[in-house]
Amino acid sequence: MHSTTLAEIELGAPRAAMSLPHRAAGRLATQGARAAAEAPIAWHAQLPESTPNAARAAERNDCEHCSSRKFCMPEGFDTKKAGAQNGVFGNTRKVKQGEAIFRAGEPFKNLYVAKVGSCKTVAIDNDGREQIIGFPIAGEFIGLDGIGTGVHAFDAVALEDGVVCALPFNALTEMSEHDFSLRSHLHKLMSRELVRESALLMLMGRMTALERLVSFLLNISKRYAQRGYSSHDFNLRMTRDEIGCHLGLTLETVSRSLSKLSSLGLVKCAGKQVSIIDMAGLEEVSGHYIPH
Amino acid sequence: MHSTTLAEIELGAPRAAMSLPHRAAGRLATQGARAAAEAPIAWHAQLPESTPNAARAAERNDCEHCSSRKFCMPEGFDTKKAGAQNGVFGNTRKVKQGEAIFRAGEPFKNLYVAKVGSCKTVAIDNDGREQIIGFPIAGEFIGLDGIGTGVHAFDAVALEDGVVCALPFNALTEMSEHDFSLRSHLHKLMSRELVRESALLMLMGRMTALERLVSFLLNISKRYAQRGYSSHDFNLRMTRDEIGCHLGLTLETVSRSLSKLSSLGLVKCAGKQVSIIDMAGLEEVSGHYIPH
DNA sequence: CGGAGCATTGATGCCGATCAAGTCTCGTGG
DNA sequence: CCACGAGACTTGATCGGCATCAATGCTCCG
Repeated sequence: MHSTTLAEIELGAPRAAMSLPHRAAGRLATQGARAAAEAPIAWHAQLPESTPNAARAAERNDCEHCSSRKFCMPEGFDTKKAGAQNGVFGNTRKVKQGEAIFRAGEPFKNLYVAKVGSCKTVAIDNDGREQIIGFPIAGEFIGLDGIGTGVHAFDAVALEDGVVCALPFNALTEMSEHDFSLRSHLHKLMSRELVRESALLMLMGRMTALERLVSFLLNISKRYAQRGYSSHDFNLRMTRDEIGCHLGLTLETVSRSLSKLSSLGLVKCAGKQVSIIDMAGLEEVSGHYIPH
Repeated sequence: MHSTTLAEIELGAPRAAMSLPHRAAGRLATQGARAAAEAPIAWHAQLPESTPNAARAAERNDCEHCSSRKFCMPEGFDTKKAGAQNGVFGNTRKVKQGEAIFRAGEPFKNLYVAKVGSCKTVAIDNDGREQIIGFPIAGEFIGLDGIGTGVHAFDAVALEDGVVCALPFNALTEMSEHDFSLRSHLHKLMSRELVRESALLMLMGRMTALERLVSFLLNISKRYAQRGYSSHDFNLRMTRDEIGCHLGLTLETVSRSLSKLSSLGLVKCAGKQVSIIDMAGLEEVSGHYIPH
């Protein structure tokens, strides 16, 4: 038995016992994976193919009112016109907390853009060790890892109930043939992701635990600000364990570092709720995690 | 007697020692940067636009005989025809050891493909800390980091005298308009680079010093093998310091780890010359650094 | 109200950084 | 050709930051 994923939905049917490579996780992900495995909803009911037109229309979201619009496609891009005939745009899907959008090893079909909510992308090595590559939030792309090989290299798992928008990649490439801005947009997306990861490499290779955590918080803060949310008060959607798994630390160290930042008067922090008290002070601590 | 290097193989014969700019590398970072900062050559002076035709012809290399050909462009791509009018292909440039191909902050114009030799790509944070992102060798792309912002995010510095091929990116994008395979090729390149970096993240976040070094060696070995060189005997072109800077370790730890691998009988190692004795044994040690 | 997952905090130990000394290599100039 | 010196490398000794082990508290939800 395995969890239903969006990719399967996309394909129309869950493959029979797709040989799940051993995922003898360390501490982390087994939990999340399990939760997802037990996600109750039969997604197939919502497949475009199997959904009555009315319902489909309801699902299909109008790009013009999408809060991710300005992050998703190039400025001035007319999704209505461009996607009119082939239905490239507006294919939204709900995801529940813990559910996979796709899993490593699955064939790559779509890019996804987070519309509502957030998720984590997770690389898993042969020994079952996990590394969280990123925590995409609204407007950010998910699934670029699959383009190179045609198979996803990461898992993408929702951190909370949310909505993603599926963009069939082939259609997108095709569409980009006559649209310079779209071609360029795709290149830029990927390149920026490359630079983001390199900043993470810097963080992992050369920073202390405290610096890493501060960089992480500043990065979140900045991305929230870009989306019109408070840059000072926010809610971490991920656990300490997941933060650690992202930053190359243990959950205990993450917790201790947060406590330390509190005691330094730089942040206030109650569970997942974080308030930045002294932004400048934080920036002083960190070597700067160059963000999106 | 030393082992044949990639550069020599490519050129058919060891060149007479060209005056080597000294590459002072103390604790790597600033030193290397400074040395290179004073590198005399202005690369942009050698762009096709500003180069006399005769010199250009001499510089221009025939793609058909380029050993990087199969890595560089999609299979079956006709560079002669495609690039005939606009001179996109064959713009080779020599680089000396320690010289920068480009530097962070410079405007992004070209992608580069290493033809002969190898280099390092280096990210530098606000505090001057360095992180080596990769060691591209023949056939690998350099400069993808600049696409997103139009400005290079990394330094790229030659590890040895060599040759790179400059591909004007705008021309490439333009050319990709009517060439699906080229468009797809570019996407795949970047995506694969993304996955490569994520494997590095895994390495940095979750592996011990020994595992990191083994992963590194296996990665090199594999890439050499892909190029038809020995996967068992090779010459590291970078210093221990640079290896450490890539793997998030100190040079001492790199040295000790190498010694340990020697004493375990897995490799033999004299200075930069490395021989893998027990490939399977190495693979057992590592959590696998998923490579190119 | 109970339980499961999440978080905090403390005690201890180890890996790798840091400091230090000495060797080797190789390019340069006497 | 040899001597010199700077950079590269190795190896040892010590230290410290973070992982690990462990116990307890908190929070949310059924």
